[in-house]
Amino acid sequence: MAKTKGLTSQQEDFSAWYNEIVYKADLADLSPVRGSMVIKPYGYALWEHIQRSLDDMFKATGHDNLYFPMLIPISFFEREAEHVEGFSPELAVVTHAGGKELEEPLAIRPTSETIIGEMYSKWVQSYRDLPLLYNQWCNVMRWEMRTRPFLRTTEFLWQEGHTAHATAEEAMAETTQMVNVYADFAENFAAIPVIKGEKTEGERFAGALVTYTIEAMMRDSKALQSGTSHYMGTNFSKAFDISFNDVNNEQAYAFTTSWGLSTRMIGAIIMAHGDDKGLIMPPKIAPHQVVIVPIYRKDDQLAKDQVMAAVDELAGQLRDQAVRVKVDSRGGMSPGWKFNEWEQKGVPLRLELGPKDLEAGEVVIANRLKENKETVKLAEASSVVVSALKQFHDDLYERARVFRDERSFVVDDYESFKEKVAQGWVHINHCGKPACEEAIQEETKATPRCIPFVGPETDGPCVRCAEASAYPRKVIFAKAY
RNA sequence: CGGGGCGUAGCGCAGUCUGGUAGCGCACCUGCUUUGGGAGCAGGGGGUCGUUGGUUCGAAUCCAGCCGCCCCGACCA
Repeated sequence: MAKTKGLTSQQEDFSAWYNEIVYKADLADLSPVRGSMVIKPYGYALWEHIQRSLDDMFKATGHDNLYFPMLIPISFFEREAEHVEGFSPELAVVTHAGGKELEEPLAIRPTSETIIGEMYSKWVQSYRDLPLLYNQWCNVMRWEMRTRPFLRTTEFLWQEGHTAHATAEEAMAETTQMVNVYADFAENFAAIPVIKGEKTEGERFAGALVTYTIEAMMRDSKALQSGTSHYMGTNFSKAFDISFNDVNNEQAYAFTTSWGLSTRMIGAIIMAHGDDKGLIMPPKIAPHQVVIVPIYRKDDQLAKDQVMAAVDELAGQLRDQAVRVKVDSRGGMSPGWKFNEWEQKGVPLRLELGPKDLEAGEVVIANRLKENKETVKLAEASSVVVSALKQFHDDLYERARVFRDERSFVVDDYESFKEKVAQGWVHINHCGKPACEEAIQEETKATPRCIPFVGPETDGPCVRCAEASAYPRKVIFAKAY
């Protein structure tokens, strides 16, 4: 019995814990095709809340949504040298359709820079056509060697923003703005503290001049890149001829950006917040912020009616306060069973309401994070819940921040680095040379996560090879997903 | 692509070494009793044992091939 209902503890085997909770919390199920998964209603509801929150932020920063097709002529990938090198190995390609072999094979998009570049070249003639500030929500496919639910699936959902600008300054400002939007979302909606920074040359997006990232720490102290924003310079506009006449009637190439955040964010939420009991959902994007479990005896119809009436009344009050409430009125399972199930699914607050409470005019509030129960007057319940949800977000964020900061280190010598990088994130002076990064990875499994926008300043030569440091700030190294 | 593991009921597994009526737990269905932290009893339904071929009177079990999936690495959001 314990075997089938129990969850492997994080300490015992974090990876097994992760795999189990994905299925047990009913977020996703394996599909018949290797590396792809079905996102089930509970997981998809979380994604919908992520989408809604982010989409509002995109609109607020002047972007419009549109949609490009999934199939891209394979030759498009050969137009940008780094891009083809970066993506060719993982392309899935359609060679037959309509019962015939196609003249030119069609790639299933791994990302849409190429087809968007092709179309933007038609849409941009004058500096007056700029900027183009567009985003699309779509699926993409990358045939990765090894897959993991939400973290790396062959097909995944994301949004990709693609903008074109008349000047480099404007495009860089866009790139910075969007990494800030991602950090804002991660911290203020997903309750995940992130480090904003720039990727080193070796970790950059294929075809980008600058890649900004948000990095989050998971509860096994590994890092997860959770959103990226790229400045392409004129790499893609030259490859796809996105050119225009500027104010002086001179021919110029547009400066482009792209930025994306994917269903991997769900993996981040699972691993940044979850514990041995299961998920802990950040309230602002939780599918259910509150679950109400009515308690009654089946043979006592009067009590049941009274309890259900009170539950419906309370649920109505909460909905009036824009709280997302689930009333679990399923029959045939004990309250204890429901308590455990909703804890595993990470619902922030659970309200228990039975005859005893009703008699006292009270309701029990159980907090998934504090793991305590308190009793409040029914009349005050909805206002208590509203403020408890706010507090829950702050507590969840703070818990993750403390966890990360306790596992972040600044060191000056390579021996200390090797010791500390096994425990978390380490800031070091770094030369930025790809060969040195590779050597560090070989010796420690750690990779450069980013050069943080804010962080300890460089104060000496590279910790590993003693060559001159390449960046003004120390580079964060960590084991990563 | 390297290493490891596994394919038997919806899920998790035993049975395979040593060939001989297809098993267990959970889930599911029915009934009764239960219901404030994963309920109990009784009855019941569900299987071409991944696949192809071979050995044998007889194969989940032995032999050969094939396929698939999972996990750990290298690669990546």
